[in-house]
Amino acid sequence: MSLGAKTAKPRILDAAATAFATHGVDQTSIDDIARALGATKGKIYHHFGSKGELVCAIRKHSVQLTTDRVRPYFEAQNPPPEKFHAMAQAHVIAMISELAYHRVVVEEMRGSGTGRITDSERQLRVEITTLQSEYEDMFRNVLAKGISSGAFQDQDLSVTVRSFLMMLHAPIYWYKPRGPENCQTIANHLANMALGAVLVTDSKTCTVTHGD
Amino acid sequence: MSLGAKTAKPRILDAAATAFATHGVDQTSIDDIARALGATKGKIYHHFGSKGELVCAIRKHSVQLTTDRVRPYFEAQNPPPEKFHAMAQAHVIAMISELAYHRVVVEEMRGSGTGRITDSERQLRVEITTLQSEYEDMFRNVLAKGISSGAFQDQDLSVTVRSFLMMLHAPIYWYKPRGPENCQTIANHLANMALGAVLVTDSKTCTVTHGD
DNA sequence: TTGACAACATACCGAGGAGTATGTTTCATT
DNA sequence: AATGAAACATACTCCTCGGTATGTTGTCAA
Repeated sequence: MSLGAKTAKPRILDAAATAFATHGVDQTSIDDIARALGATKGKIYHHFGSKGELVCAIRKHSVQLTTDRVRPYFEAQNPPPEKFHAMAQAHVIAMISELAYHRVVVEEMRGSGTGRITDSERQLRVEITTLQSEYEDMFRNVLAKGISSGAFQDQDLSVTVRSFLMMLHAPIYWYKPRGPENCQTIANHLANMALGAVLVTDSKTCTVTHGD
Repeated sequence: MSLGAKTAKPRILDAAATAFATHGVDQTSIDDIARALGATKGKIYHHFGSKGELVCAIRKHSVQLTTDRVRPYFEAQNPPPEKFHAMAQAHVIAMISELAYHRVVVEEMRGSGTGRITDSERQLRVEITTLQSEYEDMFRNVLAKGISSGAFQDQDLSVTVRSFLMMLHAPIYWYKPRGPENCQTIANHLANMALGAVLVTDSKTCTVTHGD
């Protein structure tokens, strides 16, 4: 496969991701995607078994893209705060850079998609779950190190990871490209917030409101 | 309208919110909701003009519920950090307490729902947007005060608000009721993270990665 | 008692869309 | 040239689901 000239499959993925991200998965028909490609359903169903498989392929690609951008900073030898900040920043840049793909993932975060799923789709779902776990483990690892060193707050890891990752996903909903330096600014802004969210603070303002 | 005994309309809203939150809006048919109510479509379409109106009613109710829980802490006379923490905590408790309603809102955050929308739905959409803006303005206000007093970081307000609100929405995706004290713990955890995200930090670790 | 209207249930329509079956073209292989 | 398979296009099928039109029951006022 030569670089530069995309083959049919990635082109389909791009068109599907864009359409899904714009109008939502359920509101986008296979014919819509085909039309965007200047083709027909036949092309899509020749490369993908079902609509669900198409969505899964997009999700998998999203996770891989994000992992590729973040892992280098995870493997670098830095103290937890610096490492965490760099990873968070890379995550945001990933979100912004391939917005369509990641938007589909977030939309599908609630769980089940279509009712009936094929076998190969089931297979893909497992792979995706594994990849996502491995990705989150990188952040879990950094946080654990930071807690041990006393730099980070000692609170439930699962809750912490899922929470600030959610915050780093935020640009998906409102980002509009306005120049390259804007991207860096936002990424740094969010990375700072994420770091502040996990760092230990001197002011212990832990007031508790009444229950429900 | 007597308290305690719910009339038909709120009961429909509850059933719809639960179904929408569980299987997604598009994957839930009106017949599904009617079945959950032990009734038929006729009942639902007698009280709501369309599926879109039903979704809008849920969204509006969600915003109102959240506002009702947060506003008291906004109107209290406290310094920005304490006030912010209390508001954030109330927000999380709201998310957890009426999970189904808020989950629907987050799912619809991408924008347009069904293609065709009625007039009364258009009306509802405007009201919802207004209510949401007013809600966000409370946080915007506290943040502005905190920035002036030097307690909070001076960064883009819109980005900041949307980002930590996103983080406070996180429980929607993974919260499973395990007791009342658990709810308080999570709310306090997230409120602490949100506060840390906006407070000024002594360590200025603003490393910048390479662009794209 | 009788209208009249609210509050539903029942039966039906029509559009849209996922998936399929089959035809057609291109291209490498022998 | 003949063959076969990959890579599509075309033309269907079938079913779900939103919406509607109409029938039925209870209730309340005059």
